[in-house]
Amino acid sequence: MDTQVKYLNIAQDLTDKIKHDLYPTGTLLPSEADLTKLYGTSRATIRKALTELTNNGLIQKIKGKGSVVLNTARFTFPISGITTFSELNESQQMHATTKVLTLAEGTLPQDIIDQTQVKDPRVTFVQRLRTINEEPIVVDEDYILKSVVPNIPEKVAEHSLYRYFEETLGLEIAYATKTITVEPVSDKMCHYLGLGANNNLAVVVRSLTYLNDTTFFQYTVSRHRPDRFKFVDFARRHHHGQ
Amino acid sequence: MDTQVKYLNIAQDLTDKIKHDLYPTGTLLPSEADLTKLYGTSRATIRKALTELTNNGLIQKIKGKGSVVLNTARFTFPISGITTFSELNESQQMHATTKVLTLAEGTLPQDIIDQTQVKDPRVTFVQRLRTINEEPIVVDEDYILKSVVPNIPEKVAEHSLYRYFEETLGLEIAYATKTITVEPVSDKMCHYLGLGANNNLAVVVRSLTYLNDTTFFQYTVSRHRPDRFKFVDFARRHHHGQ
DNA sequence: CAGTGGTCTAGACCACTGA
DNA sequence: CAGTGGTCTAGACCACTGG
Repeated sequence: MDTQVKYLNIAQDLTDKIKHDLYPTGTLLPSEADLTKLYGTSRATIRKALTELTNNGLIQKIKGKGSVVLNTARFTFPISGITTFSELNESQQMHATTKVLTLAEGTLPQDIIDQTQVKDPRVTFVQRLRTINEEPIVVDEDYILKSVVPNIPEKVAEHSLYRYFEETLGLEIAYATKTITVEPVSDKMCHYLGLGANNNLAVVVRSLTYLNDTTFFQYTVSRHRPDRFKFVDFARRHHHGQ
Repeated sequence: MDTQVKYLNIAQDLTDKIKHDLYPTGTLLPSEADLTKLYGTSRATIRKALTELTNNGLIQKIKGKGSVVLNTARFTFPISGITTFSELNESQQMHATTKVLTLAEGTLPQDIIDQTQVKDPRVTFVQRLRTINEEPIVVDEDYILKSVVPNIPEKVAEHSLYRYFEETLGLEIAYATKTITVEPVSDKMCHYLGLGANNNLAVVVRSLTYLNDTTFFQYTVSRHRPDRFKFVDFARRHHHGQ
């Protein structure tokens, strides 16, 4: 039934209770000692659950006091991490569409081959235009290694690549490196994104995505309409001195 | 001398060894059992150290195998988190300058007062132009609550605000929420950033920064030259189902 | 002072990888 | 199969907050 992992269940339960205002913003969660009694676990397990909430920006722990519930209402949003357009679309309620512009075979761009040292550069290339409320928002270009995903049905490209990777193929996506820059784009891209002639700048997000076993498998270039782009981040400061 | 905290010392030691190629990219770290012997600690402590490296994108753990050292050479860069211009300047080697454009008293913008529910909106306002190699890169506008930092010397504004906050005042900066957008900016701002007439777009990073005790204390608006802006992120995917 | 979170230990059992 | 990381327990001592 549940995730079989206590600390994740506890984290989920606490998260739900915060979202439903059972633990309101600004109040303290029950102490770790109380939580161990409430959930019938050891303190280490409770602490692992609380670490999850901390990483997700839901609480701030204060030594000697307790765990303060943060104002999370403002971030109904992704909070960094790896989240995809389809997932975003479902968590928010948007009239979103995906139009497949290109679905073809190809090879990885040379600079990415160099960077990743990949042996077999054959990829499936997917180019998709995303719209929200009839308005063009972003053009995604995905290069997916054929050595990992031999084949991508058109139907999948129209919906969620990640759902296909994770649920159908059982791939375990672990991490990604992203860069965000602002760059001029081609006339064709301007046309897709509905950009005027005097403004050919788009926000370009490039991602290299890796599986649990550290194999690289996907390179993505997303070009966003600058006036519709918003990136929300929650960051913690690290104080390991010097 | 050191941080008094074993797991951070171990994390730092392992990080250094990775950076110096004692544990080369693609190889496995010693097993957790071996590391407990090496460092003379319990496994829990070793695991906490390894969690640090994982969060920093230095290793990927694989169940049944070990901890793979990731190719970190590509990110000599901030890797998200809260890092400031001065810190960046020192970690990289750049010819950077800071010019204070404005240093004055004022109040927090109304929308931020609403968002943060702050009681006393009096702030010190600092506007600074940052250049690298004589080239204007970003204009930072900081609103710092007087209830937390009563006074900011001009000398401080010319260098590092954060160093003053943390080292001189002993403030503990805990976390921040950031948004990144692209927006048209004023003529004056274009002039500061050296933007041409046909391009008035800048990358705008807005941050709300909080202390350990969850008090909000700083609002920052940074406007970057779009052609010099680069944001690098390392993100892990969370799979807590649904 | 009692209560809190931060760190650490020494065990245990499990699921997974690879030979 | 032996070795790995993932989870969990039941203790312990500490530094910090607040009354």
